[in-house]
Amino acid sequence: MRGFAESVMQGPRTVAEQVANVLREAIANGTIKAGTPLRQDELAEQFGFSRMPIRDALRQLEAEGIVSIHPTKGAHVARMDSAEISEIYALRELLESEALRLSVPGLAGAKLEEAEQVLDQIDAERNVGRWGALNRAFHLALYHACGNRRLLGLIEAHHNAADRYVRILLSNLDYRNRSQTEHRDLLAACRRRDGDKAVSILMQHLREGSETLVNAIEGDGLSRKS
Amino acid sequence: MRGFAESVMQGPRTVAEQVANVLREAIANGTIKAGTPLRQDELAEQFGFSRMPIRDALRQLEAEGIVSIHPTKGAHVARMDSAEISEIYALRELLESEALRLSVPGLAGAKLEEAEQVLDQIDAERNVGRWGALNRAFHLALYHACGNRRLLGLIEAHHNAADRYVRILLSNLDYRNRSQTEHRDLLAACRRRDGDKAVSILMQHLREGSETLVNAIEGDGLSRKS
DNA sequence: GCATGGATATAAGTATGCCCGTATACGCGC
DNA sequence: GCGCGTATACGGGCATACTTATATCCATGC
Repeated sequence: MRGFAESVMQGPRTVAEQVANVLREAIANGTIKAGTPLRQDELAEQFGFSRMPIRDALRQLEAEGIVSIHPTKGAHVARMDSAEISEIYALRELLESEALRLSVPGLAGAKLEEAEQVLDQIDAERNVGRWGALNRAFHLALYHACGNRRLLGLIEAHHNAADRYVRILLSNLDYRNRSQTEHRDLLAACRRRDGDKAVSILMQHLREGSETLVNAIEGDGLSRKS
Repeated sequence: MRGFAESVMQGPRTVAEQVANVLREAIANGTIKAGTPLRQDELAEQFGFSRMPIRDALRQLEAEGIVSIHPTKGAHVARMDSAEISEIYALRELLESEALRLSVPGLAGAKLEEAEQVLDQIDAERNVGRWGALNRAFHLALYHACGNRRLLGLIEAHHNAADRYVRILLSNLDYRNRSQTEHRDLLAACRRRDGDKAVSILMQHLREGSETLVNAIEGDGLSRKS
């Protein structure tokens, strides 16, 4: 009999999904750097599977915008220059402010509690790798009641695409403190059902993130195009 | 030596892409109806290829939201109920109004000419199957100067996802005439660089489309969930 | 000495076959 | 007669093997 966790949590049911999850995390936490070619048979040997599920996984990651695939040339981790980061953040502003605006009036108390607990977890969490996921969880909890599942999907996709860059932000203690302050302000505005205020805090929050990130990336050698 | 068309036009370079294109069109024009299971070996035999490129094509279409894949259960053409149509149109309003707002100030005269020519083509076109593509081309031409390629990509993706439903609209002569009137109003506003007016016309245009479509679908038996 | 053409190597695309999971139907037991 | 268990069939996931395309390097000719 299958374990309780697998049967309920709808865990990865195919090798391709498992591979995709491992690769996504490895790319997000920087183990595999931007621009790295992802050879099918190389990965196949490392994972201990054939190339087929690896191909499927790469296609899935391509759909998420994390890797690029050129026919007959193979896949490589998608490089992002600062212009693309700006694009992603511009879209996040657009999508998330709309989601928040729609969500605030119908936001259940339970979700607000959940969001607050996530913020406490962020403060307590010492493992850098978890911050990205917790950050995403906080934001999505607030948007949960927006009533448009497709919108939520888009938002999640953009979080995934930018994840490894967001982690650059969150590894900076100074930014992290500012971010948490804004998060708590945002949560408070949601509690007061003050949608307009919440949206303006969110916009400010995202704009700061975007600027900090663009500066960080243009300072490094990360801004080379693929 | 390879033909000129293939080498320059960047046409489909793999079988999987060709299959994906054919399937996308077949689904869009109703040849393959919503909910139809897409069996790998069945398609493989019909296309005369093996199941592998068909698998790749199905994954690609899944990423576009046109088909759904459940592990071990296979793929089927994604069903959309009226709620999902509403979601897509809500997103189109959000994404396209932003794109238009950004694009209008920088819209080159050439693009405006191009858009007008597309409108003339729509009036002249007698082949129903081409209307969807022309409709998309018109809209994208106006958004072209928005400066955010990722935004344009999202808009195109949503056009693709809703394509077969938009065609229901466009096959209605009455709606098509109204739509063309609005298109020309929209184009005129863009020519005057009146971004606010253009956006409000666009919102009205999309809202009408959404309402017409939801009514059409709820009238039919198409609204069953998958 | 440089450029161009061809050969070779590398890696992705494609084909085929097998295995395993899921669903459905039939039978047996209660 | 109804329900549960088992068996069989259908179909998708994965592996292995082969083909094709592209890039690089070397040789040859200008």
